[in-house]
Amino acid sequence: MSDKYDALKLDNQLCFPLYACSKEIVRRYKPFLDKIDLTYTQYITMMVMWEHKSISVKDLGEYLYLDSGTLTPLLKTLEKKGFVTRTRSKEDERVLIVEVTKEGMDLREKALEVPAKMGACVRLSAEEAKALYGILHKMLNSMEE
Amino acid sequence: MSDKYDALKLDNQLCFPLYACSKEIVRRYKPFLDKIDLTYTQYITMMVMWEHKSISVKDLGEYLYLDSGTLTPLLKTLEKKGFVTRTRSKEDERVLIVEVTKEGMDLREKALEVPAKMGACVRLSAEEAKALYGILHKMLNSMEE
DNA sequence: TACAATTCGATTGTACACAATTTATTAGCT
DNA sequence: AGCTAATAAATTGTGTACAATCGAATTGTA
Repeated sequence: MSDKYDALKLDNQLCFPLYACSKEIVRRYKPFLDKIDLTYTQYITMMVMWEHKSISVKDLGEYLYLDSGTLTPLLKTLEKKGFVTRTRSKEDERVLIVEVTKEGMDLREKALEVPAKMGACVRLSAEEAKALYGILHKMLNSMEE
Repeated sequence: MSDKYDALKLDNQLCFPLYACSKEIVRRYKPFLDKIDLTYTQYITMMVMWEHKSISVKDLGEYLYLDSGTLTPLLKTLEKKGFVTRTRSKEDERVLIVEVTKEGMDLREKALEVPAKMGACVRLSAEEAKALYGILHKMLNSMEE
C-alpha cells in the first residue's frame, strides 16, 4: 500500500494545493478586477497604496513579498493608468517614492465590491477561514528567518 | 477603529497570504530542485509522470490545474532534457501522449531527497498540516463548480 | 576626506500562467 | 456520406515572478 516514493506523489503534497488554490483564486478575481482595470498583483499593490498613500518601492516590496524586478514594470503600468506617481526622494536619490493619485483613491470606491463578490466564491466557514489565516501567517513568519 | 474600507486592507485578505505563501514555498524549493535540473512546475509535472508513466496533455492539465498554454512549452523543455517523450495518439490524432523515459524515471531516485529537505523548511505541526491540507482541498473542490 | 561596502531601483534573461485564437481532427446528427 | 459542432494542442500576447547583474547614490570606516 505504501512505497518509498509516497512522498513524491502529488496527492501527498502540501505545497501543491497551496499553489493550485492560489492560482485558482487569482483566476476567480479576474472578472471582478477586469471591471476596475487591474490585475491581481496591481490590485494588492493598490491595497497598500490606499492605506499608505506614499511609500518607497522597497517598503512596498516588503509588504507584498515582491522585488523590484516585478514592481518596476508594474508600477510603471499603474503610473500610465494614472493611479500612482513615481518620484525620486529628495533626501535619498536612490529611493523611489510611489504616491497614490486622486484617480487612484477614486478607484477605491469602485474596488469596494470586489471583496464582497469574492467572499461568495470562497466557500469556507468562519472557523475554517480563521484557521487557514492563522496557519498561513505562521508559515509566512517562519519563512522570513 | 473600523471603516468601510476594512475589507480592502491587505491584512484582512485571506487570498493574499495564500498567494504569498505559495510563492515563498516555491522559492524555497528552488535550491533543491536546481540540483535535479527542474523548476517547480516541471517538478510537479514529473510527479504525475512518475505515477502515471503515460498520460495525455489534457489529463495532465487536469491534475495540475494548468492549460496547454503553460504545458506545451514546459513539456517541450522536459523532452529536450530527455525526461519525457511526446507522441500523437494513434487512436486520436488530436491527443498528444506524454511518456516518461528511463532518464525520467531515474530522476525519481534523485528527487527523493526533495520532500525530505522541504519538510524541514515548512515548520507546521502535524495537526496544522492536516487542517491546512483539508481546507485547501475543500476550496479546490468547491471551485471546480 | 578617500574609498570600500552597502543600498536601492532598474535591467536582463528565463520560465511560468492564462485568456483568446487558430488548426487539425473527431464525433454527432440528419 | 455530408456537414456542423465539439475537442485537443499549439500559438499569440500580456503580465507577472525572480535570480543575477548593473549603476548611481549613500554610508561606514580607516
